[in-house]
Amino acid sequence: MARAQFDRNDVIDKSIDLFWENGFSASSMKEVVQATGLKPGSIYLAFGNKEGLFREALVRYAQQRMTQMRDILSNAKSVGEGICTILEGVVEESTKENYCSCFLIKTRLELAAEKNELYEFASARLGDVEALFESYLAKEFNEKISQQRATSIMLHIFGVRVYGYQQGSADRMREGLREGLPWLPWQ
Amino acid sequence: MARAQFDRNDVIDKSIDLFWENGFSASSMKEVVQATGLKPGSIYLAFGNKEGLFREALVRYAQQRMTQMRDILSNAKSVGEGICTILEGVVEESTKENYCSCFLIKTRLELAAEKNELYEFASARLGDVEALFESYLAKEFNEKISQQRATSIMLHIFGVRVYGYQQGSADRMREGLREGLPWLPWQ
DNA sequence: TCACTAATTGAATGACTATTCAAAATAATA
DNA sequence: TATTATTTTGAATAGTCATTCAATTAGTGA
Repeated sequence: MARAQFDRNDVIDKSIDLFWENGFSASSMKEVVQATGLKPGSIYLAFGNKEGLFREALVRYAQQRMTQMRDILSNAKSVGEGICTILEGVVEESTKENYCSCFLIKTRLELAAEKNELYEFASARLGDVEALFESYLAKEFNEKISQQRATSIMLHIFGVRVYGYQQGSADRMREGLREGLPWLPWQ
Repeated sequence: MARAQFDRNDVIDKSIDLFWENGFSASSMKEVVQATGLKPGSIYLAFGNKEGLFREALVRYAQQRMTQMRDILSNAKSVGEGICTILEGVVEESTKENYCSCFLIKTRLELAAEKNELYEFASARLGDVEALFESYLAKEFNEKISQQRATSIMLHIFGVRVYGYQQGSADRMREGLREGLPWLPWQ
């Protein structure tokens, strides 16, 4: 019996790039074929349909981001410093050439009208991020404060993900973050 | 010479609803025909093409929102109270049944990859909102503080526009806003 | 080497897309 | 009322969409 000729994760990574940049509706299967090098039949055998491939792209993106944030928080000298590192990373990302905000946020906004599985998944993973912050903050603050500050961080991250499209806004955002999150150990 | 049989603003309002909810790509001209009651030929004569109609929808949405915010700020007892009213309005909106975030933000995120005229327009109008806050804050604070706080407000508004999809999150967001914008005269 | 199973191929499918246009209808002007 | 300019109509257009599938190729186990 023959085995798949392609590297599944490699195909998903290329799909992440395409879907993240253009969204679900504006990405055509023809573009997926071009981006991955696979023929339509192979894609459909491996992933079912466009939604199936998009789902796997979302899953992988979320896993990678979550792992990255967990690593930063667990290796940081303090909870506050870990959060600062993450926030600076989000600002830093926005300065890159082909800045695309966050794949989960874009999916939430694009597919909210359908309220389909993809929207629900993206929303759930964004909820996981807030829960991660809250659990780390709970090491230093009481439950009420931890919850409030986790929400405040999420508002700021979402804010930066939208604000960041503005060119040359990185320093402005850094100041905005210091203004809104003064309890963090900045630099 | 015959005059247009339809109310242009009425058609644009119905187009706002459709485009705001589903975005540019996921809204078909067939849906526009159904939503407005116009025949394809009439739409194309009046607006040129899909992009032309979308542009007019964006323009009208931005005008309405800008007027609303200007009114609130000019009628408020203080700058801070005006800003609080606006922020509470944004939170309140997110509790509505068919919550759709903000048409300008959704357009910025959906069309950033193309960097076309629609994206540029939406981004410029979001910039206008920040400038409006900054000009009002300048009545009470120095230039530096006014700029920082205007940016901080924008980060929070963008945050709420994304966070608000989460059901039952209004009170959580209100607390997050008080946490991140403690210098405002909350209620 | 052979038989079996799974993966690849890529043209074909039918549905949907934005847009057009000649003909008909309409309303303002002369 | 007749003329003229404008708008409406809706079927038609050409292109793109996601998806399928019979034929071909290729890897695996006996």
